[in-house]
Amino acid sequence: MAGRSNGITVTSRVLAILGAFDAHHRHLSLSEISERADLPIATAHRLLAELTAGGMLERDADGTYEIGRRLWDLGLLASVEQDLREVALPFLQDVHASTGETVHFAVLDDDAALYIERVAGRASARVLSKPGARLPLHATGVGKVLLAFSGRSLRERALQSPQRLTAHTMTEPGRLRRELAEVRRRGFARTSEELTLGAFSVAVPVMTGEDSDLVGAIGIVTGTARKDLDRYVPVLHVAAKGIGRSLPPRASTERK
Amino acid sequence: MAGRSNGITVTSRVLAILGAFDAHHRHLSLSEISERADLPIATAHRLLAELTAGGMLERDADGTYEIGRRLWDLGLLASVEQDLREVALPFLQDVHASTGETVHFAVLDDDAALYIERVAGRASARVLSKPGARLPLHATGVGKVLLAFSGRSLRERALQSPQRLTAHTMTEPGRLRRELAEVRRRGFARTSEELTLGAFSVAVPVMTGEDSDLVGAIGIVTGTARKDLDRYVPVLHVAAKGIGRSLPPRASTERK
DNA sequence: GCCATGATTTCCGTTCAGTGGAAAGTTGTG
DNA sequence: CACAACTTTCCACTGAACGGAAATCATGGC
Repeated sequence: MAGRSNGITVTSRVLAILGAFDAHHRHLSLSEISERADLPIATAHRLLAELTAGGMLERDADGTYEIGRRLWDLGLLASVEQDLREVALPFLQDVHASTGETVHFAVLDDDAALYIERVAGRASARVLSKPGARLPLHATGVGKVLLAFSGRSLRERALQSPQRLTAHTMTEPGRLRRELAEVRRRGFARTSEELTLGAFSVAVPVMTGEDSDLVGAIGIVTGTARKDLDRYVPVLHVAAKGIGRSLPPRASTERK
Repeated sequence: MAGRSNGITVTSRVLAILGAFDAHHRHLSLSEISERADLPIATAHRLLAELTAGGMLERDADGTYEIGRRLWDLGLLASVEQDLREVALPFLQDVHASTGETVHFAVLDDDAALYIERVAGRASARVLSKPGARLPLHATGVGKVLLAFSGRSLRERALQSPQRLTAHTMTEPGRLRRELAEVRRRGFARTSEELTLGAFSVAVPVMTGEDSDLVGAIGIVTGTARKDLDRYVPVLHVAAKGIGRSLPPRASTERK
């Protein structure tokens, strides 16, 4: 915050303004934005006017600003993940149809599991994670899978500071290392209330069809669970294979 | 030179660059962007570097640019529609579960039907419209509903130039006007191959719970159809009611 | 290997768009 | 009606953005 030695480009200011918006701040007033983006009010005001004119932001009835449709359109185009969403969704729905449970699809994003699609349970089901959410790798089913089947360097990094989230979270590096080896061996991961009390999950990796590169992971989360969640593993494996086979030729997950 | 009298702000240039990306141009090289955005190469290059640094764009292995994760995140936050998506999705899934058909949810966007959510059929089902797509109002089920239940001014505007899309598209203003009156009367709309040959649909309006403002429309599209699609209408009505009731207090669709 | 072709990156002097303090306008509250 | 909080407009100064041009990098034809 307070003064980096970075460049003060208009672009960076625009970035700062857009960065003021997040899941908990979707409607912001001029002064809030000016505050959060650390910009003089007059400057923020002008940039906001320009962004609004361009459709990046929209003005609500009460004068607050919100993310505009233009950004939504652009977001839909976003990179690889959009292809994945397209491809994976029907398979996730198949899994949901045959199990009735909430199904998630996540990919690796730096050192978090990025949830890119979800097929939720019935209208009443409580939502644990929604698309776009980033959750820790060591405390989620999909996260453990992503860790287990990706490179050693990431894995070791993630084992450094495993944050405790519930009383059941695995936080000792040794314990986690063994857990991941086990996941690799048996081909799927489990969690029991490691992220949220009352939530259990299983997850399997999604690999490309041809060469077997890790693409992401799909998992089932439920609240009423015990270890017979394992019975879902075959269904998940079928879906994962299906997704892998349907992937465009060489759209592997290239990360710098 | 090339003087428009408009503002040549950095923001507008950024807009131009982002505008160079669309569904058919998701990976662009520097020179393509410079071309499409009508900016000098050096300028485009600098702005691209800034946008990339800010995470708005990402650089692919082959040097081309693509929409970055930052934009995707922002897009997910987008305005009213995001609330609608959240609220509607479970109901759409209920409809899908009980019918097995592809379910769509669309809202009015200027003079097009903007599809904001879809629950597709099985993996093999061919996709007619994906989230973010804009389709004509007069040739889709949801579109007819949106037209029928919204203001006269929009309706008359849409009746001006109804584009012919298939041999079955209704293009005579008089015919359409009668069709819309009929839709209003019976409470749902049908289409038969008016947008795409081999595609049939029914759709119903989604109104807010309290006062009855039009929010959007949900519909079912199928390829193997005849008019017994009507049997789905009750299910759709139930879902529409459910969505209406679940809407946040006063999040009606405010458009300028 | 060597030069032609085309794209990308860097450079840098000029200038004009961006800046932001301050003042004016608006809305709401007691 | 005075006061406070927020938004919008104004405008003189200045340094960031601009873009032509040159350097560098990538291909590929012979």
